[in-house]
Amino acid sequence: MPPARPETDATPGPRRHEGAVREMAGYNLKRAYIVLHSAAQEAAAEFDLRIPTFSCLSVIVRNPEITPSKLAEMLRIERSNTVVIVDELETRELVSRKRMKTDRRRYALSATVRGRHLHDQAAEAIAQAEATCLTRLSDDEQALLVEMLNRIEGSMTG
Amino acid sequence: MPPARPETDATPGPRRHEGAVREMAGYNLKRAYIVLHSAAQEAAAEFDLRIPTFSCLSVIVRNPEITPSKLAEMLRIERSNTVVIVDELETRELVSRKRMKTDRRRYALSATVRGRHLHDQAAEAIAQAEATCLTRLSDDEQALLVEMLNRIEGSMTG
DNA sequence: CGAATGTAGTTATAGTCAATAACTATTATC
DNA sequence: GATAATAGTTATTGACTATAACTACATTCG
Repeated sequence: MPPARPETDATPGPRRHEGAVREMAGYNLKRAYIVLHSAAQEAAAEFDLRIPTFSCLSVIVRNPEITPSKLAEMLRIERSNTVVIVDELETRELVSRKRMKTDRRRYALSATVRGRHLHDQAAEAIAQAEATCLTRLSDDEQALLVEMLNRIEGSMTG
Repeated sequence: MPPARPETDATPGPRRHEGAVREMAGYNLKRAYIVLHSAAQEAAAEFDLRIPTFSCLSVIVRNPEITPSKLAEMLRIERSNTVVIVDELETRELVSRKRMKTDRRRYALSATVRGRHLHDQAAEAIAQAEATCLTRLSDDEQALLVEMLNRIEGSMTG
């Protein structure tokens, strides 16, 4: 990378240039992420869900009897952070905690009927909110984007 | 979106499926972002910089005499949050704060020679760290990715 | 068996980042 | 000249993540 100098071209007025960050993939990723996240957050809020809460519910719906440890591993969050979220989901009767008989250290998490209904409604709303952010991308481009993002994610973890 | 049901296919063993989140663009964006951000963070840490601090420095280097308000606007952060960052940059003598004579409410922020040097070194290191995360994407793909991310960002703000 | 080790869940705590409101000083408006 | 607007600051809050230490239970192995 060549040294960054104040750009001394004779453009009149205070034309501003973002720094080296603007060319960095991570920075662009973050800004796009904020747009999508805000939209999703707003949609989820109508169901009194925050994004991490919805994500946990979503994984539990598709994986009945999942343990908190496995849930944490799949969402790449710390086990300790699942506790508060599952607490809330249980209090709202969206998810049930059941001691496992084979290993009494573990809990089996399953979504209740109410949990599944709320999940499906929220998932629909969030998907629509995201679609609004992606109107400038064709279907093919959206698919390619997700595929490339997964390649980036996979580049580190395997 | 069709209702999410526990997938009852007869696959043996505890094969797990992530929930609806896995198909959501925002979720994939986040996971890829975390990979890139972690790598960048690690690289920046060698220069005692955190990412927001580096970003501010980067913008100031390219925009001598920029005001904190303009800096906040460009990075889409709150003005109040620039204060602590600029404080640190000033203490480390990477950036100077100068009262403007035309408007004594404003400060003009400029990078010092030391600030520019540190910036260039850090930018180089961060770019290399990012490159490691992007090895699975061709140059064309990387360019396309950034371009698509900018289209997403632009879909809301203009 | 039973002591040592490991694992699952939990609790408490701290750090990072973003956002808000309220304040001071200065400038612009009418 | 009074009022409103702007720039920077301060203090505080909240969301999310990460770490360490704790308990209860299970496994390993002498």
